[in-house]
Amino acid sequence: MPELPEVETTRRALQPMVSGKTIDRITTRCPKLRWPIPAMLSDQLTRGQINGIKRRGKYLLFTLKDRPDRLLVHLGMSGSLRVTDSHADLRKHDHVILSLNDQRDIRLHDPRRFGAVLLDTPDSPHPLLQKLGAEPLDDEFSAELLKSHCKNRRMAIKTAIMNAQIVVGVGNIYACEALFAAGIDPQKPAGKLSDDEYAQLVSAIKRILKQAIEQGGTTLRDFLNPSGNPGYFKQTLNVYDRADLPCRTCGTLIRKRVLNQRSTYYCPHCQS
DNA sequence: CTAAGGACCTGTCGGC
DNA sequence: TGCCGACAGGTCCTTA
Repeated sequence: MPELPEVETTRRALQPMVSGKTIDRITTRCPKLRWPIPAMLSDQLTRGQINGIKRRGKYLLFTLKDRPDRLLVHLGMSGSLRVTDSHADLRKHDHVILSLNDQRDIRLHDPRRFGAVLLDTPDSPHPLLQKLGAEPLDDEFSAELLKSHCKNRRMAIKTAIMNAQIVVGVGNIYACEALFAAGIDPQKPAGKLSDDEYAQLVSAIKRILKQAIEQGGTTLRDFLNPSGNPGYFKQTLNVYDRADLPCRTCGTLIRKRVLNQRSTYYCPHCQS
């Protein structure tokens, strides 16, 4: 479900509701999501006061006051976080519950269980965070950086921008949209873009992610932020999920093809 | 080293 | 109505 804009939307909605609250209890209702949920989790974090929520790529990092331990949450493909009254009925697939001291819960709902709940401590910094590439909205993510990673690579450019070791947070929707905005064929070998194309692509990624965040992310089927509201970026999508519909720029029918087992949408005329 | 494919899961939708 | 296959917003790991 969530790419960077949806994760950031979640973070922004959640943070003011939970900052300063104390975690009374953590209940794990299923033993593993993508990975086993650490047994230490509850012992390590209970009684901790939430300081804030940071984001790195698509990971949410809950930080605590006066403690270095951090709770990592990844929403995978179908995960979402919601704040509810602690007496509210549990839904199917509410897998992890953080009970706060204000009679409210943060509940992780994740039908497909591709998400993750992990611990990051000074003693054992989580390896998944160590290998991540540039934050797309930071200045560090530049045309030069993208070009250097793509040098001599024959993989499709779409695959490159979805590679979290190069740049984090760009998933299938925004990869398609950014390539359309930059006028680049998703299948073009990553190493064969011109300098101008790297620049166009990098600025398109930044622009589109920012715009999507402003609109609360993309609700395709079921994404809701922690307050239960959908995102409005769907109406801004130019190619994603628009197979056989006319390109908004030139009227050519949008095509869909599978690239690396992911549906890829593009305009054969605008992205030559 | 790079690139491609499988794996992990459940839910939903379209076609027959 | 029911069954079956295809597909879904992610990404690590194995294999070639």
